[in-house]
Amino acid sequence: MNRKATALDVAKLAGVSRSAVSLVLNGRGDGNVALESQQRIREAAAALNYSPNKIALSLRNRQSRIIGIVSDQVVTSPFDGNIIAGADAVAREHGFVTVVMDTELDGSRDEGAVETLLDRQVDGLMYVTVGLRPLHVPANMDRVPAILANCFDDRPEAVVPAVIPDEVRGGREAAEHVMSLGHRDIAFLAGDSLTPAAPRRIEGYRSAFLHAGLPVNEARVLQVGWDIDAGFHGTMKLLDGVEPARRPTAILCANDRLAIGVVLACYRLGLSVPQDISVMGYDDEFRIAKAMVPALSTMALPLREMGAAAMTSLLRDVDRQQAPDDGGTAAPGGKEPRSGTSAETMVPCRLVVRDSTGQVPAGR
Amino acid sequence: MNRKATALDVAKLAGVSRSAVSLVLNGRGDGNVALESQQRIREAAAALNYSPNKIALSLRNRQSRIIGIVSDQVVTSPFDGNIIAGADAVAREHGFVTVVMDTELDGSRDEGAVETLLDRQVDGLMYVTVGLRPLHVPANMDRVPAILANCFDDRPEAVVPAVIPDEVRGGREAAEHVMSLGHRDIAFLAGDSLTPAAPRRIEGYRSAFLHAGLPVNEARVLQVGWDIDAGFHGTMKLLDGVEPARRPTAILCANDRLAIGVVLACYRLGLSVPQDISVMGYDDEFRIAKAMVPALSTMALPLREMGAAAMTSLLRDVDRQQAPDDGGTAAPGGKEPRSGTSAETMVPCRLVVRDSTGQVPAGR
DNA sequence: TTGAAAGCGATACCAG
DNA sequence: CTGGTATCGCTTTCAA
Repeated sequence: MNRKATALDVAKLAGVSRSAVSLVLNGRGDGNVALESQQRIREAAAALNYSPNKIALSLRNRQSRIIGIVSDQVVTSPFDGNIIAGADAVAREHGFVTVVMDTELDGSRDEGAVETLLDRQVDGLMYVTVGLRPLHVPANMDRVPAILANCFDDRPEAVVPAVIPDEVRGGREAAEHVMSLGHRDIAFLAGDSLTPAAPRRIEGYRSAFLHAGLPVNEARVLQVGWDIDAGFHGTMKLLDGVEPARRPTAILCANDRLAIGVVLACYRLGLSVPQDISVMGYDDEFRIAKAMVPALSTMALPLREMGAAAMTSLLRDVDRQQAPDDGGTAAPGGKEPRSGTSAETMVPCRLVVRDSTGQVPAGR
Repeated sequence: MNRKATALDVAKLAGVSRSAVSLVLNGRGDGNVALESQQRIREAAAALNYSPNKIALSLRNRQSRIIGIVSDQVVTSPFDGNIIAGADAVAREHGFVTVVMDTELDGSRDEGAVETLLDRQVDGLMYVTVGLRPLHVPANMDRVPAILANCFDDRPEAVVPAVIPDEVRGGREAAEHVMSLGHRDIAFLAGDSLTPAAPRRIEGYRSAFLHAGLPVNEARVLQVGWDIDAGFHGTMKLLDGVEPARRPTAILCANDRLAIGVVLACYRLGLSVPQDISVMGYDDEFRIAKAMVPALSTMALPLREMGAAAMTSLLRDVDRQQAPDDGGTAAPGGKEPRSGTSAETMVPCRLVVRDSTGQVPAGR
């Protein structure tokens, strides 16, 4: 429990000066410090279990190698934690550490979180949300390099770059998957329109019909909510007391929990999945989609990839800002702050086919 | 994007020395600095939007006001995030910030995480796990005040204190709940014995029978796993093709996902919940238990409370260590390092009654 | 009442 | 090749 060894301790033990210690331990010893001294220094460092005090380093280098992450409720809720995991993995690879502040959906805490993080001299800032949504970027967030993950700058000029999933394409590919199994009467249970995720997935669903030259039956799109019970009751509305020939043959859901409700309702009505009706989830929620009975076909959100992509891009900006301008600055065209990259990076979702989708029943 | 203002900037603007700024801004101005100067200093600070550089503070005070949290997979998985949320809330109240490192279940990364955190000069360390389990405490973790949440020191001497849920009592109260509804033939679907959570819950289940003066039917305890499909197949084994009078009337599950599987199986068999059979979950998983059809009766894990309790205790130790010994040290009895507290703090679970449990069917 | 100076731990420059 | 010294931003003595 005794205090850690400092460079001075090492120097004393090795009988040299602090500077020598610094040089040797940073690989700049050769040609500067006598080999014999180097040896002694290394031994002393090992003996004392020396490692430099990162706080002192931060002060001196004016960079903390800390990335601040503000989350709206990623920590508290069971969702989207993999965005942070992906981001953190990349940060760690680069010798950065992340500190996460969760506002638990209290928007008034945004600025405070950013302020706290800035006081801690973070080198960069990331904002992560549960579910795709527009973000009112907190003040001062742009004082250091910043990026958004799973949300996007709500200002028309979109100052802060963002990494988001390609929900439109996800919705479309989900629909195309069941179409490829022969389904034509396909319902969509779709969360709500409070966040852009559901509307975008619906847009993809519509575009699948358009591309297939099929009409879209708007009555098949139900914005019911996001939870199990919503899926259950939505399905009851779609199927209960409806003659078989007029039932949809497939139900697409805006997330996996809705799909649980759908299957629950099907079983209650004595229907089999996927023999009588095909069901698809969305998200590929850990320990849910794969473990369902039947295992859910779903559209996996690329959470880890999003986090990793966001952090990669952020660290590039951090480097760029800290390195004094070199080389290419004389390029014609001038100032471009973000080197021509679009402000929004789209990451594709991934179709996962399991057991809840099957061929359309004969005669439909 | 320009660098933040320093105390020197404030001093210059106010026409005083750095020391005066420091004094005033830390409330020690009265009696040391002229009121007029104080006013000017405060104005200057506000004008420059000054706030002290925490890194410099940390270096000077030899304390970072950072608590390091090592998690085995709390960040990555959808579970138990509320432990961290609870811990973080308490930390924030006390002006601390937490930095979380997730090892993603790779035990070999434990020591590295602790090392990294220690290099960052954290004032304290917490280890958080998904699901109760014994922990092989990483080396060096005891170089600063430390605590475990949802896990416990696997060494017989139990050096590091821990905060864990009272699983035995939880299991017992779950069983007592359905007993109070008249059930006597109660099955338990129980995860596995790889972690102590399921065995302890089973132990509670048994003790409920003992206290009620009823025999325990060991054939009713099935260690099937933790996921939806395990619940489904376990239930099938219990109910499918079994004559009604020989079926259990209630099924207790070691978590809420198992309960989903149970209900799924019941529906498939044409059984109603809770009319034909009562089902109970465990955990009160967010967006699952409450949203199920029917809404699940369950035993809520006190995650937030555990995190908060662990952090409260940890910060007390941090304070104690940093404050030089004052007053009471002369108390008789001497050294006691942990002021007599037991190393393991148990937090009770909370019974949540919803719609999946009901009176035992007539005649059973 | 105020300002000057010392140190927290590490690095990098620059004389020696 | 080496060791002294300034610096990062802040607090806290200590003299004036």
